[in-house]
Amino acid sequence: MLYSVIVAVTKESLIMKEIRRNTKQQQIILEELRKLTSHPSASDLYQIVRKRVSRISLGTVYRNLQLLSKNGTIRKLDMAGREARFDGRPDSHYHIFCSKCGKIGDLNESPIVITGSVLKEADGWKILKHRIDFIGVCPECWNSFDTNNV
Amino acid sequence: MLYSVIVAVTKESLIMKEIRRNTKQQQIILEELRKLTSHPSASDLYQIVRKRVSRISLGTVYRNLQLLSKNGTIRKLDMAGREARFDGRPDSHYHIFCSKCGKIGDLNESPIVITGSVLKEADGWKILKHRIDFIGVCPECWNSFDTNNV
DNA sequence: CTCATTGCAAATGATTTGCAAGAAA
DNA sequence: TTTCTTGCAAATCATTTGCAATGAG
Repeated sequence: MLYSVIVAVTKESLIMKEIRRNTKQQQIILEELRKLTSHPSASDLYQIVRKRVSRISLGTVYRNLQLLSKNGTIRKLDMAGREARFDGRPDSHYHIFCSKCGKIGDLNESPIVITGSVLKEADGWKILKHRIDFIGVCPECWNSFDTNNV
Repeated sequence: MLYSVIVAVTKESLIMKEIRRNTKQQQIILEELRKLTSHPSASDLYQIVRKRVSRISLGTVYRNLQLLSKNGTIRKLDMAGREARFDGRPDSHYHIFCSKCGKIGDLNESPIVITGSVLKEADGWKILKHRIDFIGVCPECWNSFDTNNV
């Protein structure tokens, strides 16, 4: 039997949070993701987790990352380019993408302050939430300009 | 010979804007994209452009969309995992994604006011720009809740 | 026991690429 | 004429899925 808990009821639908079986694979995937601040892709994580669960398959990594991000335990980062990247940090924070090397960083200071009335509606759309990302140059890439370029 | 124009010189690199051959294919792809507010995918656009250039290939559509978005003529909207969508509107504006049907809308009113000092640097990163997207429910989906659901 | 989850491999979907022929400049 | 661009098909890359075997509860 599949147990479920109702987390919230909206006009749109019931949002369920599934309580799943606690597998060694899922536990280790989450554990390894939480050790990293590098926002790894599914296959990065596969390579890492493989060292602890040698027979794990890439499909299992994908399945678990999907489930974990659906229930809000981890975050899937969009706009990461080709492959999705994952963030094990549960707290809300901004991300910055290095336009030179593609690295993704967590921003601890808030570079933008949002004030003013945040509308609930615009052009007929109901606004549920918003997302802010930054694009910039990481410290390493910036330093290499200084030393190697003009 | 490939002509190039230097658009800007940054510490990082020369940013070139290529002046390319003016092909019928590119012209029509851009024309059709600009007729739409639906933010079509490459293959949506391929189906449309096909009606005017019957022998065009999907590869050509991809190649031109890539070139046009690289030089800033159009905008590529990417959400990790899903297929990229394109926006022919050249002016800066926000996008909102319908969490029910996936539709993408342009926001004409600014739902968020950004104030406060916008930092140039955070956690050692140089910030070049930022991006804000909204997630919500489009007018059509919202109306169908009212009439079809409790 | 049950049935969700796994490993494996094959399937899918989106995007890219090699190459010879075609078309701008 | 030169060489960028196209059409076509095959290749690649990320992700998903079917299925029989496995393992958590």
